[in-house]
Amino acid sequence: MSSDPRTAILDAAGEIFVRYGFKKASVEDIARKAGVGKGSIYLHFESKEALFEACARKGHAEALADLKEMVRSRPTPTEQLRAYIHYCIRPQCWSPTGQRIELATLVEIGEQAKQLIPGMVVEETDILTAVLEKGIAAGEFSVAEPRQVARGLVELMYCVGIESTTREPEAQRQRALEACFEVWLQGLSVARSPKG
Amino acid sequence: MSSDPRTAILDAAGEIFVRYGFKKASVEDIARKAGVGKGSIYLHFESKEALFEACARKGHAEALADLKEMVRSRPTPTEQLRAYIHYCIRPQCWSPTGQRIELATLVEIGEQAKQLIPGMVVEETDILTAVLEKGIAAGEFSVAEPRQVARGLVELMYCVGIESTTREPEAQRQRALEACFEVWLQGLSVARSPKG
Amino acid sequence: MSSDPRTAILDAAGEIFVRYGFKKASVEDIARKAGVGKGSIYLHFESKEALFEACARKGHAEALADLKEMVRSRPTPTEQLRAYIHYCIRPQCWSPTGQRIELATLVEIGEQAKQLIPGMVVEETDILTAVLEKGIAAGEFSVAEPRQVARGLVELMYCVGIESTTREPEAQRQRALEACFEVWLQGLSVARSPKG
Amino acid sequence: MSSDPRTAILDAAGEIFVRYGFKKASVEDIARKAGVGKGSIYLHFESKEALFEACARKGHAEALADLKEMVRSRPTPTEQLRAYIHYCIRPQCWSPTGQRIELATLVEIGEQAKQLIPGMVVEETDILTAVLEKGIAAGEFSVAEPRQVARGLVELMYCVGIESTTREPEAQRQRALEACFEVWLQGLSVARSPKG
DNA sequence: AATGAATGAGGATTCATTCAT
DNA sequence: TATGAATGAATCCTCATTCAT
Repeated sequence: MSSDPRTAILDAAGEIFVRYGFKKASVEDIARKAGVGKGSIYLHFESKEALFEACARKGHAEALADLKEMVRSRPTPTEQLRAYIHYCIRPQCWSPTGQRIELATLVEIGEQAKQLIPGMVVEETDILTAVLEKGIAAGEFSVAEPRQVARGLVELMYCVGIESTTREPEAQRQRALEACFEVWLQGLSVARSPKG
Repeated sequence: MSSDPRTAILDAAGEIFVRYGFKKASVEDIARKAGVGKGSIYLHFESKEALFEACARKGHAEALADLKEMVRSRPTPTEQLRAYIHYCIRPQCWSPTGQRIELATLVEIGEQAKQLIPGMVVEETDILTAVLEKGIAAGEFSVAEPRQVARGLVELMYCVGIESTTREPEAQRQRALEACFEVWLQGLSVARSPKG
Repeated sequence: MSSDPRTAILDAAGEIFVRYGFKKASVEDIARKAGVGKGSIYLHFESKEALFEACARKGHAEALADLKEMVRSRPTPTEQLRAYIHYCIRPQCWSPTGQRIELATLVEIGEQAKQLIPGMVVEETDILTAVLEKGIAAGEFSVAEPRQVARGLVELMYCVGIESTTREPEAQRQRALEACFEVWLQGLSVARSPKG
Repeated sequence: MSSDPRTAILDAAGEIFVRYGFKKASVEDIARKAGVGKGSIYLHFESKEALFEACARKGHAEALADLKEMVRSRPTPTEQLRAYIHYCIRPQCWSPTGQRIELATLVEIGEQAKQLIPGMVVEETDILTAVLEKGIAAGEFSVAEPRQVARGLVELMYCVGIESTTREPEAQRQRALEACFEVWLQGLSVARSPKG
């Protein structure tokens, strides 16, 4: 796909890891999908685990950049959060590009790669906390503990990402999650006229 | 623990699968923890995958029974939902009893066991939909698509369960999720006087 | 060959290691020769290196027992030494039984197994030193530093053992070594008319 | 070291082969030590085995030249033999220059390179036989089969060389071998009262 | 029913060799 | 001539599954 073998390997590994998880993903499969020889992978990555870690870092970096862009381009805090949620929920996010595998298969890998998670969570939490606080300042939200809530949302999005790798993308499921998070967005709003 | 070998194996398998995931969990470890010979496992279960499936079914059945009990014993729909959420979030739920492994490690296993999920989701969704509808009928909730929202919540709880197996139980994380879901519960409430 | 698999593996490993050296010897070859499955080897030995070490210990133990028996059964110190030398030189010693592989392929293996050598050398040196000292006491030998000489002989025999594994057993070579060591035995003899 | 790449490769290969043995020595290590690209080795040598063979030939040629020089420069046959023995025993002989790797790692390599040994043995044997015969003619030695004895000594020296590569140079060991060979030199001496 | 020794397919990793530049 | 990225065969080891006892 890419003429740069390192990138080709990284892309292929993202897909395979997301689809099969760490243990079941075989280096041979990754090599085949990347269109390189099995040994070539070891020219670019120390080990299978190092390759996974690189995938995770890359996925996280991309997700973070996207998040920043979304915050920048949406008019209101509510829209910013909705964009983030939909971004994380939508199935395309996970499969083909391999974005956000970060956690997807951490289920199985060693302690080393798990160390990455807390840092990733903090980075996204910081951004979302700022969004919430801006919404509070603007009188749009009423939230007692914005940092806690932001972190909770990040954790949920990570969870969703994990499970999304385990199942076929399914329209029903996505719609259900969207409906559920609309309720959550409602819960943020400060003033609400009686629904009626 | 149990003198019934089948139960002992099932219990042991639950713990090991939850801790290590499907591929990394070895039949030998399960046998050792169950206090039986490795070969004995195959007297009771067709294969490792069948054993996993049995664990998943058992975990689901237990979770479902607990859910029904919670609905029965809590006074209001809001309390019923909060109980369900806290039940799913609290770390004890996952580790020692092995409950709710259902999805925990489905990340890696074959198509066969994945087939279980939709049915499980439907069962929990049915119950929660009833709770929501009761809340709507009582004028406590205002939700446009209760079934969608219920299903979304179930999906989220499954996701949370998965990730809970991948990380150390951490008080911070749990509190963040609780705060996040309080917002969600707020979002359900129908009548809201203008705040202030 | 043997119905005890551990012994069969040990015997097979001895032959293969002696013939091919540590690295070139493959676990699969050893398994095939032993008539067991590849995996069975790991039931009895931690790793390839551990298997090698076990071979080395076994070979050394057998060689030591034989040495003691030779010392016991030969009438004079000279005969005892000659028996030891011939024993070490004769080609049968090395190939089929796998005796004395101890050092044969230590050429290539890790530090761990090399640690075994000094102890082995000391054990044989002790015995041969006693033989030399008995010869001196009996007025049969005249040797200034019996322990040094004994150790030197042991070292030589180890060397011979190594090379013996690298070449076809060859009658010529054996005879040459015998002739050479007859000179050495001569050199031990005490009575020598004043040189001129 | 040398600006001639072929020589640089040969020198580097000598050191690496001696230190690690044939299989464990990697072409990449040799290339790095020689300061050339990995592929360049194949411009000068057909294969790893051919490179090893060239090393062996070179080592043997150097050892043979040294032997001739020693014979030329020492006054008596006894001194000539002692010089040869000490030359072969001394640890410097083996490590840095890579001399006499000839056999050092033949343990592991294929039949092709093993074919070199007999010729090498014959060449050294010829020289040492001449030394012994000169000693006999001079009334200094009494040896029944000088050629056999000479060959035996050569074989021993090869063996010593092999094992020297496997162990740390150790003063104790060297002294023991020296003491042992002094006994052997004694055994060559002509005048000896009749045994008995 | 219960065992655990035995199996062998499968997977990560290494490295001699090739070849496009 | 020189390079080093790329290859894939070869190897050690793991582990689900079988089967003789």
